[in-house]
Amino acid sequence: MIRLLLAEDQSMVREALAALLSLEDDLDVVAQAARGDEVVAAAREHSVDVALLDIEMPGLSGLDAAAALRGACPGVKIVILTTFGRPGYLRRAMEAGADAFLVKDAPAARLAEAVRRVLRGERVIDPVLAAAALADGASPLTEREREVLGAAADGVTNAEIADALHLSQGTVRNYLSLAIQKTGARNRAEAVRTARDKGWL
Amino acid sequence: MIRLLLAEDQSMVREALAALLSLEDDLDVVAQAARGDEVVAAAREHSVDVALLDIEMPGLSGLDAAAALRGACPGVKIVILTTFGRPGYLRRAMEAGADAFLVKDAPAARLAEAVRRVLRGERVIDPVLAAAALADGASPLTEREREVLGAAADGVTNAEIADALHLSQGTVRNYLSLAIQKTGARNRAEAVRTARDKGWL
DNA sequence: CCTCCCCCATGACAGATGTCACGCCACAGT
DNA sequence: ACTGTGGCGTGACATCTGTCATGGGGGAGG
Repeated sequence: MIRLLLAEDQSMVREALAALLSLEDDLDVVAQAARGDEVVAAAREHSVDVALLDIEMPGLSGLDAAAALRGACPGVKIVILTTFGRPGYLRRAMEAGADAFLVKDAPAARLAEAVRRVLRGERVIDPVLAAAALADGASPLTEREREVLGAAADGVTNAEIADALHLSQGTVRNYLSLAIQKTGARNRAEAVRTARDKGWL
Repeated sequence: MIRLLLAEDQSMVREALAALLSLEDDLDVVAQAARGDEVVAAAREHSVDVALLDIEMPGLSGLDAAAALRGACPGVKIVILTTFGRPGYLRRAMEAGADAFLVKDAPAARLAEAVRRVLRGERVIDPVLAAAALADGASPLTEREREVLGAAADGVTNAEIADALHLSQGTVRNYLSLAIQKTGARNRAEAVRTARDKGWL
């Protein structure tokens, strides 16, 4: 039996996926987690073979959880499962040591298939997404620009960002200006959106 | 046997929920839809008893699909199933004639339970959400304000909004200013966010 | 009829935002 | 030692945004 850990914050989806996977004879969901920061402990306690991780989770994102798990339990295979097929997510998932990357739009049969394939040592990635990730390339933003742009979400004002990051307002404006140029956007809101899409945030 | 229609755009989630529901002896998922505009036809063709509708779907939102279904097949019970427990969603769901409103955060057992209860003529609503929806009340925005605020999402500039809606820039500014006041926000981005949260958009 | 309210518009003004030029410091590479 | 790059800051400037006052037109309701 293949022992699975399932991490996903929405209980209904998590339990539904567990029901789906349990229909397979060779799969057994032995642990569930509703938060990213529960993943490593759960994986250790139940000695799982494969971890299925959602990205959008409270506590710790699935990507960060993947990196932590890769460090703590190198033998565990990691499958990232996400709503959003953003190229940047894929890239960061690979950097975090994931073995497979699936979007929830894909047919359910892919899930069990992916679990079996990663256990055979294969990597499972949507070729279209892989191409997009390579085309976008790495983030052109410096660490500070990324930080400032991230803090600029949802109508936060320059003064608030400056205060939160202990910078001067002018510096915040400069970083935002650079980020806007590098993303090819016309203002902060657009810059935030495209940076998020490309996974630069 | 209770005949179910399941509408949800993410295949993996949809099929997983179908697997979950099939574990119940008295439930039978006889139809699935990946788009909101497929709902009415599917419900008619398979003569379903209960329709489970996700809100975020391409083609037609689950809320609009609910209204259409209520008109076309008045006997079919409607359960709204959504990721976001926004008070405005709940209010609009009730206006569209929904019998139950569930968030995906709730435990999976609630789903089958809700199906059985709506068939007994009951309404199933989270009391906390219901209170929040009543507290928020109806939208204070006029039709034009709603339109302009909706067009202001994601870094679109005043000039572009004016152009798209065939208004002058000053008028757009005025409407946005009113919308910002009414939402209690401090700028357009925040106004868009809170209006969305309250379901005023 | 008169009064609201909504629609649309203009003009003026303060403040926020985006851009640019320029400076300082630290650190890494050549 | 010199140069490049990134972090941090200032000042100046043009533009965009948000607010307010004010106006005309139309429809709904007292």
